[in-house]
Amino acid sequence: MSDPAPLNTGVLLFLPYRAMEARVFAGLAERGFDDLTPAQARVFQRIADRGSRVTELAEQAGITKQTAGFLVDQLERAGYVERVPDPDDGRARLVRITERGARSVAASAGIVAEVEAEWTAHLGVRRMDQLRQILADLREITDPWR
Amino acid sequence: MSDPAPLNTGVLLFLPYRAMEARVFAGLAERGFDDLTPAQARVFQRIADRGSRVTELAEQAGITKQTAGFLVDQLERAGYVERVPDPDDGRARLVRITERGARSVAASAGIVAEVEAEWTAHLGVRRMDQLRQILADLREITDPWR
DNA sequence: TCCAGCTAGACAGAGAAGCTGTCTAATGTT
DNA sequence: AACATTAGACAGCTTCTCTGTCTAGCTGGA
Repeated sequence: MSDPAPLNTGVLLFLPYRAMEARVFAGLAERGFDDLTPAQARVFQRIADRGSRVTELAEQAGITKQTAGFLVDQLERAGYVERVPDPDDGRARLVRITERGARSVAASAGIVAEVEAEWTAHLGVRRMDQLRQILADLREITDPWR
Repeated sequence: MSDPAPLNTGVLLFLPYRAMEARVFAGLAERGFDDLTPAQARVFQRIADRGSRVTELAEQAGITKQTAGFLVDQLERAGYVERVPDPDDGRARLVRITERGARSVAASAGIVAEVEAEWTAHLGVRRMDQLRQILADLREITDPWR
């Protein structure tokens, strides 16, 4: 996290990540999803098809239950998710993606595909594949949640 | 930023970045630099040898001048940087790294090297080289500041 | 069966990090 | 000399995150 000349690998990873995130948010805003924040998206992204509990989302996103609850509140107010009682546990409630939420998921998938296509055009198919392969491999020793 | 099964390239980049950052901060804290926050580090990292202006730092870090000034205040209070008048411009002041700041830079460089060595051990020298090469190449279309 | 302990998640309060807007002093440009 | 621009400070606000505390509901052992 220090030297300027040969940029360290951490920074090198961060730059394209940031670029991707910025593109996705700009694209979502254009398509009418202009009320999503990055923090909300990080939680939203992890909601399972059958719905997820706030506690599960917190663990997977690496934040506290309180923070996750706060972000889910906002997502709920904006109409991206809804909370329903968990039939299996009276204490718990399931967070589920709404109609509007599903549309935003589809939109963001499209934007991601678009950016990835640009990267592939710049790098070439072979090197883009290598990149994904190597990153997937690196994940084994850098992803705390599997 | 959406599908769960084949993780998108953005998330794939983020995971090792986050791991690197966490390691550097943990390592710095162990070595007595426990009062640095990620946001401060992001600014600190960009200070040139001869000193930098707050406005320059803000641009390069992608934050506003106000936020940069706020973070430099904190770094100054913690003894990592000092502000001196800019001899070339009476309005400006140069932010420079102090003795303590320089020691933290050296420490973080060591930790980064250590993590990179682990990654190389996992991936192999050839693939680690490929990774850095591809990321450097990708930087051409994803780094807004050059 | 019932109580002890655990879990889900809400509420309160605080701090960090970012923003916009406004202001001043100094510099540059006609 | 007048005007526009720039550096950076101050004020006030929002967002995101934390710790701590609380209640309601679940669960397992005596």
